[in-house]
Amino acid sequence: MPVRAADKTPAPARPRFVRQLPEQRRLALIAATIECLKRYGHEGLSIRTISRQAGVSVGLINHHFPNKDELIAAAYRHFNGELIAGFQTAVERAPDTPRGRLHGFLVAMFSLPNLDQDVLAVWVVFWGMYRHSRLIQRVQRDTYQGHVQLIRGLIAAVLREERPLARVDLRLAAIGLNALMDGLWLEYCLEPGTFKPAEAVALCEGWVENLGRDD
Amino acid sequence: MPVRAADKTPAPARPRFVRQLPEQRRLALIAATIECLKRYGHEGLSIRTISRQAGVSVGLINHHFPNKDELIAAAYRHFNGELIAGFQTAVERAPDTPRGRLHGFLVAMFSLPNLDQDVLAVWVVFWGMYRHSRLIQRVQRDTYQGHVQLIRGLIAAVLREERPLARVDLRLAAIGLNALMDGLWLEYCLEPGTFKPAEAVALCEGWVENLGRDD
DNA sequence: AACCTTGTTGAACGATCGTACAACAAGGAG
DNA sequence: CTCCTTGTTGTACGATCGTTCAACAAGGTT
Repeated sequence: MPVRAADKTPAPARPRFVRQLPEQRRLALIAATIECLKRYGHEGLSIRTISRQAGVSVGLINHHFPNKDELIAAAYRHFNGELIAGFQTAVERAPDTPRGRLHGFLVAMFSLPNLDQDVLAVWVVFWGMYRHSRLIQRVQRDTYQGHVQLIRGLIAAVLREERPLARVDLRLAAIGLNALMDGLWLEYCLEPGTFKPAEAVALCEGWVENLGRDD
Repeated sequence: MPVRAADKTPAPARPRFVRQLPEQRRLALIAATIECLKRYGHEGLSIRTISRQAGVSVGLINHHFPNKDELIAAAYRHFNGELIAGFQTAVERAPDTPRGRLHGFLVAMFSLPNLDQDVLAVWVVFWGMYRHSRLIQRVQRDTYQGHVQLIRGLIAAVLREERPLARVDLRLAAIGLNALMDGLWLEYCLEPGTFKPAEAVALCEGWVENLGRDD
């Protein structure tokens, strides 16, 4: 607009930064941390890389988090929360039968956004910290039970309805299914060419299928 | 000995270092690298930490390896080789039946020295490098096939002998057993309290047991 | 319009990183 | 014993790391 262009008043020099509520900024920093982990793995975990990703100065991180480890732990907690929430909505949207819910869960497990090399990169970094970081251990302990209970519930529902006669060690069944899923997921992320996601779902369902059989 | 103590000749001043053949020194540096990975994880992967572990100066590493990445890749190759060799001797020492060999393999998988948090720490670091390091990718490609073929051979022998009638997708069976093993191994290393190694072996054998059944 | 709170910036610090390189010395050859 | 090869040392360098902190300024309050 010519009028604006001819205006003598200097451009309002839009603010060099925008203040945000601490909660919003914390979330943005957490999101930037996870994004850096996905892109660069362990090497992306530097204050400077994260702050650049968030479009923010280096000093701001230590204003919202006491130190780097606390930021990472917060990112881990957020990451776990999003994951479990995604699985739960997948289960809720599935057909309301035991098999339907299990199938919905497995499909969510073996499709985007979960079945992704980027997601593996994030997990790998957190696994590497597990032994030496008390913060990470704490988050793991807070989160892991929910995951196991979800799987155990799905299996229990299938067994209760379809194989009331067979004696099944529910604990071992859940451990086994969990391991089979994690192993397939890990192998696919490391080498996506060896099998298809649908085959992974079928393998897991076959496992549950064979649970009640006598050996 | 007083004679020695009274001797006027200065102590022979034992050598400040001992020269070694390049091959020996390379092996020692590789061993030190793996030891550092086991103890300190990703943070142990510094030239100074490794050289201290090997009882050697910082400069020596770059005399035997062009750079740090090549040392790590060499360590990865060595680590993989030792692992597969251990499994193979376990299989050879087992009773000479298909089931016996599979059992021997599984027991080796779920016992020391393989079933160890330290070993997981090593794997985690290598997995984290897989995406961004061509050297690691190359070692992985060179090594992985041998592992898969070993497992496939064990399953095929069991099936050939005991279930010649059933139609089994050998490829999917090997993928599934591999995933189940890796998942159980991973879970045990992360949280050793949830089940016993013998239960893991039993779960894997149960998987093979159910392979030939009609669904 | 002046003021105040506080989210935000960016330079600075000491530590540690991987690598390079000149000097050293162990140990066999002559 | 002297010489020579080369495995070995340790300092030095530039880069990057996490953290600190004084100064700045955005944006609501008075």
